[in-house]
Amino acid sequence: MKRYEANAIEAKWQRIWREQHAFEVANPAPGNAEGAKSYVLEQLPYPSGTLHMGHMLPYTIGDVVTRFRARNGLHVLHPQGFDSFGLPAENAAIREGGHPREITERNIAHIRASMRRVGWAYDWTRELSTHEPEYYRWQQWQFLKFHERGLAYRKGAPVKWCPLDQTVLANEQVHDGRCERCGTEVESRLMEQWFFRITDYAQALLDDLETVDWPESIKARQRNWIGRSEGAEILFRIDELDVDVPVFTTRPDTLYGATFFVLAPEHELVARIESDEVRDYVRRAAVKKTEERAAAVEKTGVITGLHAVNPVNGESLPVYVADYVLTDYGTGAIMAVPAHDQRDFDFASAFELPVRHVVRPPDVDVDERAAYVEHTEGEVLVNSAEFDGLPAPEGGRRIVEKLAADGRGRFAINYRLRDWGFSRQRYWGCPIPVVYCEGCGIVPVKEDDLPVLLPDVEDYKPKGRPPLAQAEDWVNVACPRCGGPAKRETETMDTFVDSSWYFLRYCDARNDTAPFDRAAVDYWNPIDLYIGGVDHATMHMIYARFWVKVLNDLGLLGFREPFARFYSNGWVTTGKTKMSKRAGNVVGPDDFVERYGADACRLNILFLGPADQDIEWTETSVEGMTRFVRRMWRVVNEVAEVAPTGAPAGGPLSRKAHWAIAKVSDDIGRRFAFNTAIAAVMELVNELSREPAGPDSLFAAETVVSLIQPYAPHVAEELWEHLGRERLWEAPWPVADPELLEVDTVEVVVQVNGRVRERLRVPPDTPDDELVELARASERVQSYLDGGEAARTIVVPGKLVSFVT
RNA sequence: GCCGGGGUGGCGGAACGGGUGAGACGCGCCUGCCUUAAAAGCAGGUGUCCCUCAGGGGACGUGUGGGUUCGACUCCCACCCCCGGCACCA
Repeated sequence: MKRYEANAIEAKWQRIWREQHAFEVANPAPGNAEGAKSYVLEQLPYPSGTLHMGHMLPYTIGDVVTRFRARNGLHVLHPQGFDSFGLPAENAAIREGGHPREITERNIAHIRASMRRVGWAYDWTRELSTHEPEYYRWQQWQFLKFHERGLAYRKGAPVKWCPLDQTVLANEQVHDGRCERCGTEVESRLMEQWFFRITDYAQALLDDLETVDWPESIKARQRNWIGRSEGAEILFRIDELDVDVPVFTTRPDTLYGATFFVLAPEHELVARIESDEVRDYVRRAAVKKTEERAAAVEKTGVITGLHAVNPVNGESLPVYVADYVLTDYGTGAIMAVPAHDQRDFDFASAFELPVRHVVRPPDVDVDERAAYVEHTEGEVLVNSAEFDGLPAPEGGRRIVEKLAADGRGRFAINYRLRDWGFSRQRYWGCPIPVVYCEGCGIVPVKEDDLPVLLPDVEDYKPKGRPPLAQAEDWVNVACPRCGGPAKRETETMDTFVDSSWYFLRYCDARNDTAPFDRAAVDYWNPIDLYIGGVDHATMHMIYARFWVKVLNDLGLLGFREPFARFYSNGWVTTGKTKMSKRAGNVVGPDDFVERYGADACRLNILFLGPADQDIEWTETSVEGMTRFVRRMWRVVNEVAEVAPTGAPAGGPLSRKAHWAIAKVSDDIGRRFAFNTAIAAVMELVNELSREPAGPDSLFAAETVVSLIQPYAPHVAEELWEHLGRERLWEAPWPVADPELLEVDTVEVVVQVNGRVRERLRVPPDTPDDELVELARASERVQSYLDGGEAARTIVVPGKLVSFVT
């Protein structure tokens, strides 16, 4: 028997697949988009130095599904590429010298080689990297379309600024007041920024979640993130400034309980207030870190001397400036109802402001000195003039209706989602194709002049202005509109823009006249199975959904959602921490593949546990997997030598094989239970090893090899050859024979009063009454029935007979 | 606080619309075979406790406490613990 040599076998088959273009797939000819397709995709990897085990999981899942679906006759698109712009390469260039491009391309070459070594079945002809001008040219083109529509705009806004990375961050990139990337505390700065108008799509992003097949947890995260709340917008008059100030509230029913009014320190009106105390307070609030502002126990604020008029009763409320009111949620101003809002109550306590209860629960005495913030069935309005006695929800509605009649209020919906700030003051990203002209203002670059190539610069270190500002020859251009002197935009795009459409480009990756051909994109999309981690649930996966909706509105493609089904893989952990380069706990596959072979590693990562839960990395388990692969190798080879050929006899081993076919097909095809499918094949191998020379052994061996192929494609291909067959990667997936799935005898359990007292071996189709008779005939059952009769008898055909006395 | 996920052997995990005896499969561990020895491999064992005429038999066991049911890891109620998301969001 030949020795099992993983490395040689794997190199051989990888070479063959490559020569045979085994996993390359063509787009359908125009008008001939027949045949079922499947688009399987894993989230675009960032090309850091090397792959690690955390990458093994999603890619191997994708690969198993790809190979399984291909053998089931589907036309499967499974591409791969690189999210190759971004800060890590730029920071490495600053740290170690060299150009971010060289660093990135070196990393890509390494990772691509690792990926090929693991044997993942990608169509490499469609590979893309987002830093290539062939790619970002079309991103710039799409930006121009967004800009034309007013969906990309520039505005001054307070932004999150990371002082270490010297760049603006998106809200999503700030966690607990710290930069998601480097952990530095984030500052607030007022800056001109580019934004995408994603808030226009807030409702659609929420509604269309109903149409996709994702885990509930991921949908819940997006719903949290979008944060829709229903309420009202109400205008308060401030006579001293001669303005009407809108506030958003979810509690219009408490309007009569408003006893003061608060503006956020950054509110535009605050600058108009002539008061040293106010100016001083605003200055101090501005330097507070986001974190300490949120963590502040004591409410702070300052009185302004202004008064806001409550539109419902004409009361004059004192106006405060306080930093517990956020500038970028709602309108940045609130009506304060201390009786029914804990925060307002805390502020009122600190400033000794009156508390007036206007909602009262039924049959309970409330402490009027405390806040009542709960909701109780049957609560009614009090102290609310003509609305007294109304149930609170109805009272709220009626109050808004009354205000609406006077033009002082309206029903309103507010979202937590903010517009997507996407400009970055860094070098290694996609240039934003606009120029600033002294005469014309912001002027988009002409389509024909794309791409705006990223120029080389001397120094990547940002020094208050973006690195691109150094490239003076590049910066200074003629205005595309008037020809006068103009300067290019020196900021670059957030890399989440790059990953918002890469899956579309794969469908037509070499197109040099458009981002993609609509027919190709419409054929392959939406993605049938998108695989990735939860950490992209709110950023990438919301942005990409937004992007697709816009492209749909622009008529560039024919669908509204990119990811029809999402499989969220767990994290690979060591101890309790997620394996990542940043955590410094990575174990690379290169090493393990070298030592144990790609097949054992692929099997191992999927056998460790359910792939949608976190998986603790252990080194011993991969040894167990090697043992299984060798055992399979030995058993199948033995069968190839000693088993008789010819049709299988339909004995127990055949039945077991058909059971395994059904189990594995269901586990991969429907349940995505990759670990139990492996267990089923192991069971079959165990049974086969007891009977290598039987009449059903050859069939069982073929089944083993065929079923394990999606997981361990190299050794499967080699063993397939030993069994005298060829080209397993394109062989039809086996189908279980329903007749052989039927067992010839089943064990039927007899219970007396819920306890198992006897077991019967009977044919599966034994009629109920016969079962009962057999059961009753048993001596053991008789002894438990104690001669008496059962009061009730329950029969589950093929399963059990239950007597209740 | 709101939302989502989860608690099963020494360990990772099975049991997928309530229907047998929970614990498949693997890791680890134990015993035996092979070997000068080791590794590898092979065969067997392995939830806990108790009884045993040695054939086996019994009780208890899926976070806790109740409930529904002939029957519950699975359904219902209450609670405890762990992980994650959102959060001065009006």
